[in-house]
Amino acid sequence: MTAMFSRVVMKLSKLPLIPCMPTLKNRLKHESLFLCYCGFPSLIRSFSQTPKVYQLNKKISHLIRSGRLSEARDLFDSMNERTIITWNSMINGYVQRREMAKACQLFNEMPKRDIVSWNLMISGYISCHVGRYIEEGKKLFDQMPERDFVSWNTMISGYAKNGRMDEALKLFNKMPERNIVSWNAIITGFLLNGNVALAIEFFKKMPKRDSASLSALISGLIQNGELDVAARILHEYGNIDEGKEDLVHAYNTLIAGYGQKGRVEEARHLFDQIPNYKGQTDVGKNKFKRNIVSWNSMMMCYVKVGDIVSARDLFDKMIERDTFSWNTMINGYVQISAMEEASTLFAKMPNPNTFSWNSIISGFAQIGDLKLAKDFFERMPHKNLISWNSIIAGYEKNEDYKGAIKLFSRMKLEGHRPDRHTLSSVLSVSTGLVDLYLGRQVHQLVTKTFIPDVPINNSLITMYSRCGAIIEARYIFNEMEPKKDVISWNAMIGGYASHGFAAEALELFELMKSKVHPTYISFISVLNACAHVGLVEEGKRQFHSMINEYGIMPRVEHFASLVDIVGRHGQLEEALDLINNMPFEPDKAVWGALLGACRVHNNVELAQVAAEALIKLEPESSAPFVLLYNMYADLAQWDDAEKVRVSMERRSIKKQTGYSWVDSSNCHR
DNA sequence: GTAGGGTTAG
Repeated sequence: MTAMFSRVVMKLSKLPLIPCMPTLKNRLKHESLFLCYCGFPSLIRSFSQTPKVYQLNKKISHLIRSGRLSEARDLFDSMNERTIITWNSMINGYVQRREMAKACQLFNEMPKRDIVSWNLMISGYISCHVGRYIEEGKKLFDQMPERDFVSWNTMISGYAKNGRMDEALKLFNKMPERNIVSWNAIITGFLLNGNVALAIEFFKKMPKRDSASLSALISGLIQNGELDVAARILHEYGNIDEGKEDLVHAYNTLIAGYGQKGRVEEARHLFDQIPNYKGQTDVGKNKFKRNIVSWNSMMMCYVKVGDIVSARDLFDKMIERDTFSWNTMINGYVQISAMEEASTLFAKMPNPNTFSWNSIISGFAQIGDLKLAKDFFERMPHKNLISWNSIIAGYEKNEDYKGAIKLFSRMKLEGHRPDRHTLSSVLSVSTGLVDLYLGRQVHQLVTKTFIPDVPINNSLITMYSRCGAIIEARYIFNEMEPKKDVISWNAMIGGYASHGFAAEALELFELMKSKVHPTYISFISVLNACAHVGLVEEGKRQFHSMINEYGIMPRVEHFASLVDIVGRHGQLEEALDLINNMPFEPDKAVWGALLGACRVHNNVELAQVAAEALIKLEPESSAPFVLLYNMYADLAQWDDAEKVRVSMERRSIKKQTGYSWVDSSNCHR
């Protein structure tokens, strides 16, 4: 009874003051209002306010809604007549901004409070999402003279969202009467805490459900990875034929859920089940119809699987589009790199927001057009952290390390705090520059800013080992226990291999095989390690084990290593055999390995073959000429040496200092 | 659209 009555009051309180009652309908309204006044003195006060106060209250709430809190406070202070709603609105303003001290001050100052005042304060404390504040909320809840559904439900959802389901359930069981919102709060709580089974049990047990119950369950199930369960629930409880309930939320959620998993056909099936009404704006009371979110979600599904044609088809068919629709479409083009279409759409789009600008920037960065990326970056009106991260990552990926560093300093100067994405890029910059000093600084910044996750730790390992600080790399690797992925192992083994610690690389590789499945990259490092210390048989064994035991097809890098291994051991004919029989066109690493081996074993004939192949692949490189020249000089074949020098001069190639094939061929990643 | 609770795409 109380529940029904309070619902009536809620409805009526939305009605404006009625100056006269010419119609029967209005008279009924008035009489019901009168009834309510009798039971709820606070409502009499609310409704007996003068039109002036009503207007000013409205103004305050409007100011708060548009984020102009201080203006609202000025207006509040200037009012000489205030109602409870005036106070409550102002308190609400502070509660929204989580300024609980100010809210609390007003709450204490106000001459009379009603249930809403208390509820506002409770919800403020709850939303702070800090453990001790929830207790402040509970204190108020216990103190308040009377409670309604909102009081109970606020408190329940507060506990549920803080993972304290025991307390939430205690209140749920204690409350005199429960409504749909109480049940929804409990179900959401279970889902937040990963208790799928109880969430479903409560959902089935609740006496009455609404579309929010279904939406909450569906989205929670998807967040718990239970996509198929969610689909079954929707099938069972989402009665399309009724058409009264606003099912489109639940449908949209599931469409997006399928999209995340790339199950685009199932998403489309759902999308097609939602009535479209082909552009009719007024389809009566039927709320179950496609809305802009349905279209956007379906588009996202197509974008996700790279089906840009279908996405565009939907985009073109949409009767109205919002910023989200445009961004999804632009992002779709960005993801398949086709940038012309993306920038055309961007130019056509009515109100590009920061998200749109960021998409365009990272798109141009992706295709290596740093100039355009930077252009857009400088022109955009509001740069956020993602904008900075996109442009810095773009510079890093395109190996403009100095540019990346410059942007990073500027970003800090302009008052943006780097996050893990920023620092990951700057870490890669340190690796690219082989700048241990910078790398250490970034490492410190990482430690200060957040707890490093697996990808960041992997970048740290790579940075330290690439900079030669192998002990520090190993330290990070050990600290990661037990959270390592295959990249961590590859980074560490690669670090050992490239610095000649073959024994350590092989030992770690044996350990790796007992924990995770190696990848082709692991084998590049292992072969590399074998090459370094001349482990010929071990190298061959690993090469065959990769193919036969791990089913990994050898790539040109593996062949380059193998050529290096056998060639250095003096088996130059076998090395040449390998090159002639490998299933790829040999690249510069392969010929470089052979040339290096020829130099070691003074095989000038074969060296000539390798050098010629290299010159064909890289006509502007001086390395093969220099190596060949040195070989002839060593053998005192001065005529041949002179020929090489002349030929090099004819091609106007200058000797690059500090460059040698023997070194570079050992530096595979 | 004068104040408070549960749900929806990035």
